[in-house]
Amino acid sequence: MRYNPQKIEKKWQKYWAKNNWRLWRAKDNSRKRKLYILDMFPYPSGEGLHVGHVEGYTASDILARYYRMKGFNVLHPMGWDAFGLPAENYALKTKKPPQEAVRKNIKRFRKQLQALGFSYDWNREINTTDPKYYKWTQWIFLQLLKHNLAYEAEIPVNWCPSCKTVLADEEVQEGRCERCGTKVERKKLRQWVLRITAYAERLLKDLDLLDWPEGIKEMQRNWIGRSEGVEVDFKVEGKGDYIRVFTTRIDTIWGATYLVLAPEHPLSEKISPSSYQQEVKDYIQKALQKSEFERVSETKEKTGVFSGAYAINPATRERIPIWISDYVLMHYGTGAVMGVPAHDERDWEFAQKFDLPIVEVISPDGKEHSHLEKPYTGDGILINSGPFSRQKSTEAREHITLYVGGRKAVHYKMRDWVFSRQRYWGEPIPVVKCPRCGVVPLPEKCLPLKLPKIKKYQPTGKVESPLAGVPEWVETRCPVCKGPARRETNTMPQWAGSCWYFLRYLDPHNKKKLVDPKKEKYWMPVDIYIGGAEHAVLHLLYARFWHKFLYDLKIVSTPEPFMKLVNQGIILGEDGEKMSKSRGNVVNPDEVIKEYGADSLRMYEMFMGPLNFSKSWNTKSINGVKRFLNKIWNLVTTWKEEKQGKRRKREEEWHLTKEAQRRLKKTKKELEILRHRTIQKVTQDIEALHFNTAISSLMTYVNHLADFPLSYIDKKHWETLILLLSPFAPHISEELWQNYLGHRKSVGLEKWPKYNSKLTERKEFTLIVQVNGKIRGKIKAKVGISQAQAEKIARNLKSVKKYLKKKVKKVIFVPNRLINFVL
RNA sequence: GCCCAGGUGGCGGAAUUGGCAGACGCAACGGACUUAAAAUCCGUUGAGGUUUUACCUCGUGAGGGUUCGAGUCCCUCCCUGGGCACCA
Repeated sequence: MRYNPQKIEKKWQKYWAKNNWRLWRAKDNSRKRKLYILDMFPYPSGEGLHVGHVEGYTASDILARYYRMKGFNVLHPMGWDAFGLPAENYALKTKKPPQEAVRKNIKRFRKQLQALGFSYDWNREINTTDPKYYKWTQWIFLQLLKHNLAYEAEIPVNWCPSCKTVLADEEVQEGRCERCGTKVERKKLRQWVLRITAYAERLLKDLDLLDWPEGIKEMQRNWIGRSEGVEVDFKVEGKGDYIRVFTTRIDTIWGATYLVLAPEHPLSEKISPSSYQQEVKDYIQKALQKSEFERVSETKEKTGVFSGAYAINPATRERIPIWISDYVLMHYGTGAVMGVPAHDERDWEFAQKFDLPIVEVISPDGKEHSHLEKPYTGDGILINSGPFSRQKSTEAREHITLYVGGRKAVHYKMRDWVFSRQRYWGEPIPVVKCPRCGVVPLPEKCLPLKLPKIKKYQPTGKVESPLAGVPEWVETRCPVCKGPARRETNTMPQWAGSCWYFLRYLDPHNKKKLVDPKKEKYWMPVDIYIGGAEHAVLHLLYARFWHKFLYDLKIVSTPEPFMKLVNQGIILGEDGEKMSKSRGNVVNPDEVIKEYGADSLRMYEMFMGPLNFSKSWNTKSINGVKRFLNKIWNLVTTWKEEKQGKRRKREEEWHLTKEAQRRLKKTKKELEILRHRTIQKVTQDIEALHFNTAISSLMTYVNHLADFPLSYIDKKHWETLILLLSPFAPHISEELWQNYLGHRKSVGLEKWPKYNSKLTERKEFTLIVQVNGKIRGKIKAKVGISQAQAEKIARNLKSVKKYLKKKVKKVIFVPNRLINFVL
């Protein structure tokens, strides 16, 4: 029979689905060691599964199957992150409820995942849009509210005019909406905000506990943006006001020749003498209208206005002008900076433009320079700095801080998380606004607060969600005073449900608790988390934040949710470009499965290269792995037929000489050694996530097996091969294991093969003979050969002798590797 | 501009600790089988050279360095991908 992947794959998928995937079920009470292997759950879009999903999900499936065979109790679940704009936009277009699209898409995704033979524990499937699930998302929000980590505030926010909703800072990229690419506008709005900054320090510090790609950790560090410096007050001349500035370079304060306030700074409008007020007012007005991105990019050139007021530099005691400029940001530091043009690029630019004095106070060589070409931003020797002149800038900082009356301070770039969205398809925020009692959280027993079915999904554009147009839902009673009140109509952002979903898998049907503490303690943390790098600062930062909050509430027992993170690389189209519909280079996994089979698709994506590389699709290369599976199929099925006598043994056609027989006996032993080495290599490679080289060594093994007449190959070779192959290509493995090698159990229930390290150890090696570092000969030698012995045989080598006429100055001997004669 | 990752045959990639560069696969070429095609199998395949069963020279983005020996370590530079970007 020929290898027919379509037929056998369907057959075994049915077999695995029997009894609700009992084979893959994770046990909550087990004495076995646990392993939680998690995929980033997909957003079930209308386009269906992408080959990029297949890559990460195959990798985690290989690990899950491998570790089960190794005797671990493996939790490997799957679910759906189904709130979000695409479903809502679909509803807008079709005028059908998003629930319907979501149901349809989930069904398709589930079918596709099952067609790939992924060994998920489907009994634990979750869906973030299920009220039974989002009840707990809302519950966590209430806890955040209770602990003063959620608040409403009138703040400048990013507004996407196309999506008609506000966006978090993390969702804005280069001034554009991450989702639709529209330029983000700046609006001052009353919004729900989560106090993620309260966790800034811990989010930063605990990165050290994690086995994550260094790049991702670095991105989070940069996003949090901790910087240590000094806060110091400048007295406003002639008034009682003080302006507090934040600086990381207090050592440059003698060079501070002016101050700058952000336009939003409370003193900006207050300090000007009347003759300056109109100009200042105009400038502030204009600055406030610009989006943050416009402030930076559209006007490359610095702008600003002199306030007319002066402050006293606490170091020099001189009066310096106070300016107002939008290059100073209100939300960072104190919203005011001291301008040190000689030692800061931005201040330099500003001083050049407005002709402000430039005073050099740090010198790399200790000398004063009459003319500066550009600012010097490094450390050096203080000059023109009163009592601190001649000191090293790095050493004087502490004393200068005391001298000017400043104190140490830490600031972060990260801001609080704008959490409300003006859209329908999200978790309703479970609060009520009562004219008498103010903002009143819903009592927990009223959860879930379900989304009502509505007719109009059209965003109002009035900074309101479409929910505002459903009076029967909005109008309610205040839980406290029972008087008439209105529900909050904003919903939560897409990220809310994914902040904690990995906890719900542990106890998906629990009606009383988010998760049973016993189960939580057993399963957490996630041991391996696989997904794309695009979530480096969004999902992964938000989830860490919520997890730390739940840790403080003692709902979870680990400070961090994901111990090891692995990013799969992007799979590019055949043309080396990002896959996109408009380019027409999208590879559809359904079609690949139809033509090559799921096993070939899985194998190919793993064989393409290291998991974390980005790589281009190549349809021709998938033939290679298909051929490999086909070869295994032919070898095992033919071997079986020969054993059953259905086919004439091929070795009868071989007239073996005595010499050939002897050689065969020797090679049989070598084959056994190869078997053990292959087990060793595949085992080590899977654990290191080097799936491409694991497959290579399987290929090498098969190539060697194929060199012999089948009757000379013991069954154990086929068994080992199939066991090693089964995590990668489970369908063909199951078929060969049960139907051709005669086993009753699923191959997934077998034990992973062991290797004998006595056999994998090398007894012989190739001794490299070098003269002056160049290879001049190779000799087979026994492991452990002494230098004297090695030297003796090496010197006798013909190809070496001719180089050794000159005197040998030195001999370098690396045991079991090489010998090098230096002339 | 700053930070991170990477640069190895025609292509994807492999190479313990600094010790045989190019495993494995794709593509290509030659051959077997076949009426033919597909499938399968065998062989060749980094570049150049010589006195061609063999040997020599060059070769891991560029240049320099350390070393008996460098794809691997150090310095300078170039290129590609990703992230951040007036954060004081």
